[in-house]
Amino acid sequence: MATPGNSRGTVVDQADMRESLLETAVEMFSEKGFSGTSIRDIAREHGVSLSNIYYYFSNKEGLWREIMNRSVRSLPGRLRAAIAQADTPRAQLDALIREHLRAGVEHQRELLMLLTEQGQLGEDSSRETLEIQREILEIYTAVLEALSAEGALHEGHIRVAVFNILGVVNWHLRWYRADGPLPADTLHQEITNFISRAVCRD
Amino acid sequence: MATPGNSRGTVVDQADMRESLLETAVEMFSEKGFSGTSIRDIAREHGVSLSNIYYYFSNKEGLWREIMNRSVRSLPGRLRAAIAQADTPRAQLDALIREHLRAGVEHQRELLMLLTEQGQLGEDSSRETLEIQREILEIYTAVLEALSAEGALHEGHIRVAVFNILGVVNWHLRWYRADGPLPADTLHQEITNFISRAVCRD
DNA sequence: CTGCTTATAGAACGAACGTTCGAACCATGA
DNA sequence: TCATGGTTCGAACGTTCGTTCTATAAGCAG
Repeated sequence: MATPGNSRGTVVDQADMRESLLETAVEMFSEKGFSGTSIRDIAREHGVSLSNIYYYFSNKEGLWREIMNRSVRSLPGRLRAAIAQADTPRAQLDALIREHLRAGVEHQRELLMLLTEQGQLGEDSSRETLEIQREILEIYTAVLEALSAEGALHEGHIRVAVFNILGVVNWHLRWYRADGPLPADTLHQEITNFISRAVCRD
Repeated sequence: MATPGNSRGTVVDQADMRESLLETAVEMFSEKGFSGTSIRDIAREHGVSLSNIYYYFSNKEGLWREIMNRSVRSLPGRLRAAIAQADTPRAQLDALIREHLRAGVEHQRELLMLLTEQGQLGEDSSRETLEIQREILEIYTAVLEALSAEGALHEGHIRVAVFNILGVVNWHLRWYRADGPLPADTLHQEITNFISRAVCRD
């Protein structure tokens, strides 16, 4: 039996190929959507044969799910961890938004995919992405309820405020260009200020 | 030569068929996207034959464009008209947002289609929808610049504020259900308040 | 060199796609 | 009554889709 694991060159190459294929797939999925991107498109863009993609991934939906699992799946946990570091509800909201924005810097296209998906996937994958979005919604709701409990919120439905915040945060994934003139730190500060003024009394 | 125009029944039926086909198409396009919706899907959902759709519309993209042309195309004009009715920049922003939200009540799914489209259409249609979004962006920018000129704005880039506002307004198209428990008027008031607090000094 | 495993490519499959065509229906006017 | 023309449908076209199969090149073990 051959020992492919010992031959480092092969293993690294395989991992690199997987990684770069995922990168190309993310780019195209986030721009054209799931059903707007064909596996042939990804193969052509990556300069590799169509069938070669099936050597690395089970199928088209498996490719999508792998992207989701390695960068979006962990988002709710990241957000909860960020909240846990803060003590006051006011600081929690700030930490929550900042962590969400930071995640957008690392995985802008992947988070866009999460929002792009509109019932184009199979039932399992669709349920999974909806579950993640629901988790995020609950995280924001909990923080805003804590703020509301100490009277720090403006009047109105918490649910509406949560969706408005998510609108601002998610929308920036669509228009912000990391290679543009606006530094991410500046943008994050302005978005945080925008949301704070909108929801918090002071 | 038959005079189909005189026989009112036929004409009304034809118009009705067109209308109801457009309705079905809007519903499916806005939920599954352009390439995620097949003409066969629309035909099946509407209980009509596939080829019959081609009797009323030139092709799939023509169907999409007709929907855009009859309800989204006029949006920039609507927004400009609403602004023209107000005299102060502060009142203009209020009128602008309210008109935008009102348009969302009438054409929620159609406006969603405008945001859903991601390079899945042909070049002409794609350029058209981008042009509409650019117009809307400019309208908001002009109003915010007027506000900024009289020092009524919080510090920060106007461009960022515009995108944040559009994020809130556009996002509500995705989550709001007109048949839910939250009245549209209440929602509109809360969204308007949210944005006002976020951008306006007072 | 000879086998064996891994990685890649090309050909092909059945299904679904957008689109077209021709025949059939059906209401109307003469 | 019959002919006419608007409306509908089923069948079929060629293309593209996701996926599978088979063959081949390359690297290592004996």
